[in-house]
Amino acid sequence: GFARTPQVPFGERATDGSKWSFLEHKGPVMAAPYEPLPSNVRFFYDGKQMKLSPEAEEVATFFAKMLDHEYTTKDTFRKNFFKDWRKEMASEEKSKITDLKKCNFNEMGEYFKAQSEARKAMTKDDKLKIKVENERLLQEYGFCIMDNHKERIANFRIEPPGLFRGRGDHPKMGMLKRRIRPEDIIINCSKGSKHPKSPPGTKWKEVRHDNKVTWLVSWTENIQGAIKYIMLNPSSRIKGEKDWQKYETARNLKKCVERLRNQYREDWKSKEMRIRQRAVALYFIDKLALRAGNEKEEGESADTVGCCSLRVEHINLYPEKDGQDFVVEFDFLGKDSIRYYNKVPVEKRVFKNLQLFMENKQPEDDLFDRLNTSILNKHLQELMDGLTAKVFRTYNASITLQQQLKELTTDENLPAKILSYNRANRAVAILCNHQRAQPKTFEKSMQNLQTKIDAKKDQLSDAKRDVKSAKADLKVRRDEKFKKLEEQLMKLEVQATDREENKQIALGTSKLNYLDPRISVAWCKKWGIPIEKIYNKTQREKFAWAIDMAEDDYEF
DNA sequence: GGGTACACTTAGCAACTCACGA
DNA sequence: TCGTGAGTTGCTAAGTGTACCC
Repeated sequence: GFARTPQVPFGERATDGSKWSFLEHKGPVMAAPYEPLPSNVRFFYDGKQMKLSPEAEEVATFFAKMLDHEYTTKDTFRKNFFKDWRKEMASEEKSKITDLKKCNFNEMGEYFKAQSEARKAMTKDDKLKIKVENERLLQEYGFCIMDNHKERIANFRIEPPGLFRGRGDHPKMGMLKRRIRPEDIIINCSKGSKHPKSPPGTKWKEVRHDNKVTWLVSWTENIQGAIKYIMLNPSSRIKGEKDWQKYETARNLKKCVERLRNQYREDWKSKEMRIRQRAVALYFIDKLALRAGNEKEEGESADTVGCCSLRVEHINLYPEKDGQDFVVEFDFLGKDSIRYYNKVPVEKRVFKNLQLFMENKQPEDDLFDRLNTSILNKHLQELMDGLTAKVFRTYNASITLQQQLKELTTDENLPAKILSYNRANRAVAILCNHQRAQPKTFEKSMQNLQTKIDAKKDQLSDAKRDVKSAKADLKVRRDEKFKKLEEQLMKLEVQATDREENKQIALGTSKLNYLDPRISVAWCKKWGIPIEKIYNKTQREKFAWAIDMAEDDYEF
């Protein structure tokens, strides 16, 4: 169930900015120490065997484990890896090993492959032992006490060392992600609690008692210098309440969105360039659910953009295209280097403004040179309390789900209703550009499904023949069988449609982060659909508050 | 305003699990 | 009983947005 404190009801937290008054936990699980390779697993440099120091060997194994990944062929990856690897080498190693091309990691690679094969081939009993040990670790480290409630921790393990794999064309790919020691770790818990012990012979970097934040453990990673946190599971009170708040803010936007839209339409005509830019950007964020687009430091990460950071090269303008007027073509890499490609007809004023913004600019110049997310968000804050650019994504996602469900749900059988739900969900995922790589097994799995469908069709036509020839007293039973087969066939066909429509769309992200769960809960109640058909166990835990709260007439 | 530190949400993919059919 | 693959979970990168400093 969902944890609530009796003293402070749901949604009414302390006003002094404190997030909890009591917090006790066991600290993180450190990464397993490095186990040196057995001596029969060799490394060769320039054809000659070479025994590596443990430090250099460990980093070499990181590379060896990735050998059949495309990464290891990329120039940037290899260059970064080699540079960082050399830092870990002893001085003789460093002077000998000067060319990555001459390094032969094959025996190491084979060794790890064999190991993973062996793991797969373990006896049931050995697998069970591992499972039991994992469960023990979860029970010991996976929970904390926050304000009288035992809460599940999300990521209680410290990230193990390895080679950094960024997304897209990341300039730092291949760099060594170093091992985190207790001396790097800050523990956060309440003063009166039992502090987690650091491993024998070590010390935490710091133990602090900051109840203005929600994290239990933090450390700074060495690739970007970013802080990493251990926090609570989405099922926790603290996350659930924040989630609920997020949707309430989005519902507030619903109340005033028409006013805001009128406002930015007016602003398209402003005498001031900065206001016109702000208004056009906001139009994109609203209409297309684009992300805000903070500035990024060049060379620190992949070159991706959002709305405010769009460059001239990311759009093309067509006064007329495919029979439509004033078409804007977007083509850019967004978060996680996922491509956003869209052709949208826009209002004439928007189009004229865009032409103006692009005048006398180079392709690599900012489209909105008088705008950034900070300016935009300050403006939004003035229009509505708590309003920021990302609220539009939440609002448009949730309102789209609600509308689509209304439009698509028909009084049919259960599988058809589920298909309608998935289609509504899909409309949102498309809006938010939540893509995925087509599963490698897609074609095969579609074929398998088609085989099943064909077999079912055969069964059905056999049954039909039987019905014709059956004697009257058998007819009733035959009819039942016939009905059952038809149902099974329909189910398979719906499944095939759903899968085909979904091959390059990821539904999970919108379901988990953008869709007010109360819409789905209400829909299930209204149509008598078990919630399990829509949310799996984890999702039901995360959305327990909504499952408790929403009635069948809930309106986002 | 601009830079930076920090906290927190959002994201896709890989690994794992478990139910199902051969 | 085993192998398969769809669904689930874990992992951790990559965003957003605020606070605070100058």
